[in-house]
Amino acid sequence: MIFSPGITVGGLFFVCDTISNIAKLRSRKKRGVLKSTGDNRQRQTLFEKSASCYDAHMIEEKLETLVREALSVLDVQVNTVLVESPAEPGHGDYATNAALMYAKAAGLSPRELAANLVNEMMRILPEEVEAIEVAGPGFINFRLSDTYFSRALAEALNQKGNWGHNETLKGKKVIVEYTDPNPFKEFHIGHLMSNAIGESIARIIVASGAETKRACYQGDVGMHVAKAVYGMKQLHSNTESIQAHLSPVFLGKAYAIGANAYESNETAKASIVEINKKIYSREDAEINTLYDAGRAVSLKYFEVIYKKLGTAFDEYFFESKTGAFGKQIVIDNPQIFEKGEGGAVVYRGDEAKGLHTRVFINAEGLPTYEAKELGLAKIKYDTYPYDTSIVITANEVNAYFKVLLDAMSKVFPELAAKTIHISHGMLRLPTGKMSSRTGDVITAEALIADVKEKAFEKIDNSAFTNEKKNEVAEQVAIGAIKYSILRQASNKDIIFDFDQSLSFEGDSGPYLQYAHARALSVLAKAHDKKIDALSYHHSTNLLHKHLLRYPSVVSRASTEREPHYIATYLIELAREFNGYYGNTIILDGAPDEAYKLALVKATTLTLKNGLHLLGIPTPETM
RNA sequence: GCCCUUGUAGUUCAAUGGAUAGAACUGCGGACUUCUAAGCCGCUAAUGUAGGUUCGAUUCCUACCGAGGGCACCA
Repeated sequence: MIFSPGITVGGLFFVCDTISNIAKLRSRKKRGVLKSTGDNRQRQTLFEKSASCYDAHMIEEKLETLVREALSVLDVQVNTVLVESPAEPGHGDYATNAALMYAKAAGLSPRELAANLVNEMMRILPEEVEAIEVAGPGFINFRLSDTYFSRALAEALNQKGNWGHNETLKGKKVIVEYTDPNPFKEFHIGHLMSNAIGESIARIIVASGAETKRACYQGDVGMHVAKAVYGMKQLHSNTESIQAHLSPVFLGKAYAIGANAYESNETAKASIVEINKKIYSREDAEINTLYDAGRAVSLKYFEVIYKKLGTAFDEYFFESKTGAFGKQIVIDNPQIFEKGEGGAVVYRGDEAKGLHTRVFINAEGLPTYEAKELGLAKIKYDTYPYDTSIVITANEVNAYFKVLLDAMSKVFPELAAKTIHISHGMLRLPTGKMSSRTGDVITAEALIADVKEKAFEKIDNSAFTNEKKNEVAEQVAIGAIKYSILRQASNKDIIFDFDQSLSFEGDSGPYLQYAHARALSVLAKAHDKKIDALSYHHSTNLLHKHLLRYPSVVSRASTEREPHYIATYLIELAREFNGYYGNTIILDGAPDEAYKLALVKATTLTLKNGLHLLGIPTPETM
């Protein structure tokens, strides 16, 4: 059954008049029916934002309030009311399952309750709603008016670079730590995963209005460094010779030698442990020289990669600093940390809570990962007094991080409460886990170069100079790699297969970049033709409707800190656009031309903004 | 052994407790003298097993089976 509210939707677009509707409702509402404390707040929000009814968040809230009020008039006690965009466009623009949820409480069948709710809602229907219908087992579907869609599209174009942003984190200070490569070791594709996810989350948080700092934590001390320094000395006998050969590749080899020796040779192991101590104490001039030179080479090399990836860190933290600091914190809190076997200092995690006992200071008197992290939390806060500190790591450290947070909740309860650990899956090769020790690693640099070469060959644009081709090939390569990481939920492992993961077709980064470039080329061909979202109505245009969902997708990605929602949305949008493009002649001089151009323009804007949130570059031509 | 994560087309991934489980790759077949063919249109194919909760379960719970990770001085 379809109910038509019979409201006129002329050229005028009225500012929300929900206020008066609510006033009417209040007078009708029976005292005490509305138990939910959220309602007053919600109405308050409605008032504040009433200037922009054609905003997606706004209309959702408005419909939710409408359903809630209708339920209360019918004496149904409500907790939550869900209004959502149905996956199937044929089911309307928004839908609610309220009748299904509350049928039992109301003592009616779902369809009966739905019919009653619709009757109630008809009396106070906002003008954005064109029709309401009961469907299926008792869903209530809302259809919005053409005017709403036109206005919303115009507003999107108006917002330009801010289109899709929200203010849910306005005024908050957030620090996001990610990538975290270790000097002296390779920057491999696992770091690429951390970087892609971290950079995207940072950008999504910025888009939610927070003041955001990007942080990188680099392990410039520890056993891995000692192993590398040991290996350096094995490769060349004197310091001068080592310095002459110093490069990231050389360091990678040195690490592999050290790591293997550590496992297979007791003398070497003892010597590595000794080097490790000296790195901390800086008592040995030769080791200091090797260490300083190796560290500098690594850090310089990392900067080149960060730049390629589009990351600019605001803060760098080093284990050489956090270690000493963290160790002191552990020593200062003997009531929390206790002596373990062999002189180590440990934190006894509560087994009932699934926590391990972890070593914070080892038998050599050196701080471990856990103590360093503890120091890091405090140093970060002293550097930048955050409201939230997000740490992004691979999920192999999950168990340690839990222990760490438990210990931190005793030492720095206020910091522990502000810390959020986000872990992602592992990037693994079809042959299994990567290992720097066996040299079975794919470095980020090698991967980017390979993909770039493939992209370079594919470019078939006679207008491009070689330099331009090179630039675009790199953008495409970064897009392909990042998309392959961000397309799926981040807690899952990625089985990294070069051909499978790095497609340029279909569900891929380049597909998105191509759709964007193609849409731009239409606009370029349009010259100074009029672009006007208000000039025409196509209420059934799926591209139009899809475009308007963008802000709620960003919002969800922000709340759940999951970039893949944006990736999935963009691929659907690009597909929708390509289909539209393939079946519609846009520049035909017809009466709806200005409207079609508005759709194209909104597509470029949404793809550009969305790809930015994924950290994927958008070449203008390709 | 214990703990965490995870099982969806042949393959790689989606799916807010909802309505007909959605794409891509692969294969086959189409369209186009027009705006970028990295494109468009069409065809086949899937929820590990067994219970439970619910009006409704890919989604929540339990057990089993498979995969990955972790379980004291690496990070």
